[in-house]
Amino acid sequence: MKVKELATSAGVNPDTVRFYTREGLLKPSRNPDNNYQHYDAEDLRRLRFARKARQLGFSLIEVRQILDQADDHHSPCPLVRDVFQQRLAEVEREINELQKLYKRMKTALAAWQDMPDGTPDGHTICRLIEHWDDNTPDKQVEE
Amino acid sequence: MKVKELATSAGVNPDTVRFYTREGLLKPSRNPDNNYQHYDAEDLRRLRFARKARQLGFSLIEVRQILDQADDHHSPCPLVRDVFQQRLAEVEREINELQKLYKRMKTALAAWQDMPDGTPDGHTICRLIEHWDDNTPDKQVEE
DNA sequence: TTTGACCTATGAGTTGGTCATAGGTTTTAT
DNA sequence: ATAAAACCTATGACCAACTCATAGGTCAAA
Repeated sequence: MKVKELATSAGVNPDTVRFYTREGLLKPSRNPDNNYQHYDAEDLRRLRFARKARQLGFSLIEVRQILDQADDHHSPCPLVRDVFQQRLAEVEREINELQKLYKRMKTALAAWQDMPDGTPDGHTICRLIEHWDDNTPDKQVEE
Repeated sequence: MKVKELATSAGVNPDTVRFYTREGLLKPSRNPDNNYQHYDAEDLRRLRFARKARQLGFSLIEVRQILDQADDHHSPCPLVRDVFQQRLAEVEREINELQKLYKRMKTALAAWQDMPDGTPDGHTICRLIEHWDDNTPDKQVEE
């Protein structure tokens, strides 16, 4: 298979295939005649694996580690389980962060309902933002 | 004020102050003696404004637009309200995405409970991932 | 006077691709 | 046979919002 064939088989951009190849996730051989990359069924399996792993939250570096372990005939599953736990916790944190942001935004929006649009006067840029209380003090004064 | 003073007053990294200055959000004057940047109370106000806006989800580009409008003696508040609505919707989408990911991950984890850690056999890298059903087909076969 | 803390400008690194460039090859159509 | 379309190559820039590293200049205190 050439780049585009592999890409369409996995539903990705051909540039992604080239990128993954550069990054060492795919290991095609070369056609010496024209210097084209030649991908086989194994590469397709690796690419599909990589895409699924990405959807599950694995980073490219982690995916490469997993693939490398498998190449060394070690079961990557313990690594997969381990990284996965961490990623799950991280996703939980991200959701919490975003929900906090969402609440901050909603609160701000409600407070803005009855606020007029002031004109900048040299002291204030936009009260909507400046008079919004963020609960994240710049600094503790003591201790 | 010099860079570090301004930075500590606003609770940010001095490099962030330099970065915001390069990006045109802050407009310090120069000390001709030593070529140092000189920030005043207005810059502190702008910097605090920028940080609050960032916390509310505004991008740096949007913050700069808002500041520029204020510099032109136009009220930036309508722009603020407008961008804010879009950002709110975007944050909602992001939360939904992450929650979908979270559910996918939880489902996968549950399914993995009773699965053994296989060794790569040339057909399979790690069943944990490969046998996970993601509901996002590569391609529709028809239509 | 020397040390340390500060300042300058610039460029690289982060993440996961995507897009642009400039050129070589292969396939398809005329 | 030839020309255009479609593909391939490698490389580097670009996205966001910083942070950090480098190399060198300035300034305050001991």
